[in-house]
Amino acid sequence: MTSSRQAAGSPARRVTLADVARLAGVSTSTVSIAFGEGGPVSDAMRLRVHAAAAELGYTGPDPRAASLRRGRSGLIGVVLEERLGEAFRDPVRISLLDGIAEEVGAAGSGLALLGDVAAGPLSIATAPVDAVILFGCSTGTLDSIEQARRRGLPLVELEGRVESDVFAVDSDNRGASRAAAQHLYDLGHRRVATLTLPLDRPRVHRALAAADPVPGHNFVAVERLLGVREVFPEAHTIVCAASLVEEGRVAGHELLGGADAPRYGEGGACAASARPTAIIAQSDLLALGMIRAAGELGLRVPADVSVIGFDGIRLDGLSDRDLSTMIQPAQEKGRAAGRAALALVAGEQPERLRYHSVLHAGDTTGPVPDP
Amino acid sequence: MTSSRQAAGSPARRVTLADVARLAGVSTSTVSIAFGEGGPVSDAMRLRVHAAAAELGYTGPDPRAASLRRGRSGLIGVVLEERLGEAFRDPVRISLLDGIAEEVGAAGSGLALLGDVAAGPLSIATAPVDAVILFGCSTGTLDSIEQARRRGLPLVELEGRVESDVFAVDSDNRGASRAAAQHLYDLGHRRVATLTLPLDRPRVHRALAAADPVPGHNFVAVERLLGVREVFPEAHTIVCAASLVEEGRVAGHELLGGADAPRYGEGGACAASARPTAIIAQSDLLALGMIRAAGELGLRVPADVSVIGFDGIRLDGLSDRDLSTMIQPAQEKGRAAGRAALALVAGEQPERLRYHSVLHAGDTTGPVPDP
DNA sequence: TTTCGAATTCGAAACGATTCGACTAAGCTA
DNA sequence: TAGCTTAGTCGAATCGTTTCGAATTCGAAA
Repeated sequence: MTSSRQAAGSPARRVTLADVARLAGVSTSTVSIAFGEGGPVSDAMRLRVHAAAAELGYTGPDPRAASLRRGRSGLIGVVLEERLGEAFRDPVRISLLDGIAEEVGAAGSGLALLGDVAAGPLSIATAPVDAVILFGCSTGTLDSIEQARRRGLPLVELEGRVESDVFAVDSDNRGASRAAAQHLYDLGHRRVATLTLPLDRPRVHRALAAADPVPGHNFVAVERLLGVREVFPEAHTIVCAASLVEEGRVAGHELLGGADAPRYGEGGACAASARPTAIIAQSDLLALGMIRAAGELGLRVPADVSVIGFDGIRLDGLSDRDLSTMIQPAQEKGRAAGRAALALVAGEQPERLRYHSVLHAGDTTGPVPDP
Repeated sequence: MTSSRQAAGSPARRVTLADVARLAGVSTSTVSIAFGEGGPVSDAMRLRVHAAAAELGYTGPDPRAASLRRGRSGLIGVVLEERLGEAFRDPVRISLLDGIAEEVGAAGSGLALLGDVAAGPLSIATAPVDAVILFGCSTGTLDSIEQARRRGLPLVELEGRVESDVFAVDSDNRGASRAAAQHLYDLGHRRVATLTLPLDRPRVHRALAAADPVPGHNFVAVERLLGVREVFPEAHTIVCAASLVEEGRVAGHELLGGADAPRYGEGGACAASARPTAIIAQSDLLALGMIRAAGELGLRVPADVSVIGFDGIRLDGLSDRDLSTMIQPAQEKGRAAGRAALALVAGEQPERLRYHSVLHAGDTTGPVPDP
């Protein structure tokens, strides 16, 4: 019902800045300036130009042409290595992204979602982006780094490998994890198990012997595991296939339900002497699943078993418990990454940033139960 | 530790296709073709060109220049009107986006996250995108539509207003909602309440009298509410402020806890005669919150109260119940929107698509309890 | 009236690729 | 061997802006 221009047949060449200039009787440079922010133009001229533009239905410079000329597209690429539906299931990822978007948006740029290098034809190699932010916590980041390097794209790595020479924003994952473990140690716990984020591709749920060297490209998960082992070298480890409540729940049944627990959900914890008295989960979602499992097995948290998570993300639907966890400033980290990307585009050289997580002792951890 | 070109001081003009052509001793057109997919070039030539490119460190055509010349950027804009952190908290949104990304990615294009028109400087008005997909289920879509129109950008509306003349992919929300209501009616329920998604900005949690006209720009929420009223004109309505478990839980306490329930979480449902025997929630998250609330109040689902949701999204952490709900093909809808956007870019004129949701009768709805 | 600046406006050269018709050289047929 | 087809390759013309130094205008100071 609203106006609809160019309805009928003509191929209708797009209106360009030059057309506007012609109609207004000025040069293209003037029109260009008139459409910019703070160029040297008289108000009268600006008005005239905009009038002409309105008459022709010109809505402003073509972003494609502008980005060629400027050498910038105003887009920051964000590399997701999983499919969207998976990547966005992780609340930490969302917070990071939210922080990035906030900072990048405020600067007048936008976000482009990029796939794995191998994935779609639109990847780091071919996307019109000015810089790239990638999540080092995912496996197989190295190709992406290499690609960005080749193209000369500024690169920011979120949660990257410590030894990386790429500009990075990360956390002291090992230290934070150690702190979580220490918290439990101080409460008297000695028999502790830990749940990790996926360590490697393919992502499978499996146990890891305490003696096993830590495998995996997921640097975050590896560091956190190492942190735990610094306090509890013998900690029994279950590698989860994803950061999901359900994964934590399954692991919970494995750890708390006893070796012979035939099927989950039928209650009946294993003997107290064989059971860990505390669990360190590498994410709040995993911790939540663990708490659910404990409940299903008739165990009280923290009376029978303590559970501590990691992230400190406010989880919708977890209103009843105050989860003990390591709170990390995810959104702030995202913002920092965004700022860094913009700075790199502007030619500055920001310095590597490292954030720290703080222990939040909630009501899901408590003293070790009497034997 | 890896190779690092152009380390030292020179401004180092970027290598262009022309440089490669010069070194290889061929024309730029040939180089361009050699870097394309299936152009007419001999294998020998392609090899020669790529060798020259490698020697110069040329990694392929500059996307910015290519998109100017081609008139396409290979990016599809997705308009999010909330901040990312909020938008991505909704699993349906994520599924839709996932579907879009799948289809768009497969075609070699990418996704650009765009803000509200008013929001950042990078909006529909200035982003280098070939088409725009917007979520009509959010309020204030009209500006975005107008902007896209002005720029002549192809536009796809997901869950748009039915009377819209924009190409749209949507659901029969009213019909599906009616079906959910009918399901409860058939089970004998007559005293029914309903929880809606946010109807309008600002988003506030509030009750809505049955007689009230339905306000709001959120077309999806409005339609679903109208569907319920077709079966239960008297249904008590609570407008939720977001699609969150917590919102559903609060509403649950309001509806089931009795008017005088002083504080939530202290148990004690109101008299059975005053309480609705069934609740229709406009999302699974809300339904889940409602079930939690019922549990906290000592009510059994569905023995004391039936709950049906909407969406049919697999929710992590809801392993114990089989939620009754209207399953909508969210991801498929996303894919359809993606395909439509691509088709529009290609100059085709796809036809409006409407999907249907199917009732899943799980174990959270049952016959009305004896009075 | 002439001169000097400040304030604008103009011209023209990039930016880096794609594309299309024209042109060249083989490969075949008669 | 002349004529015709086909596969490759080349030139040149855009694509629509931005930008930068040069040119112009206008008012005020001398």
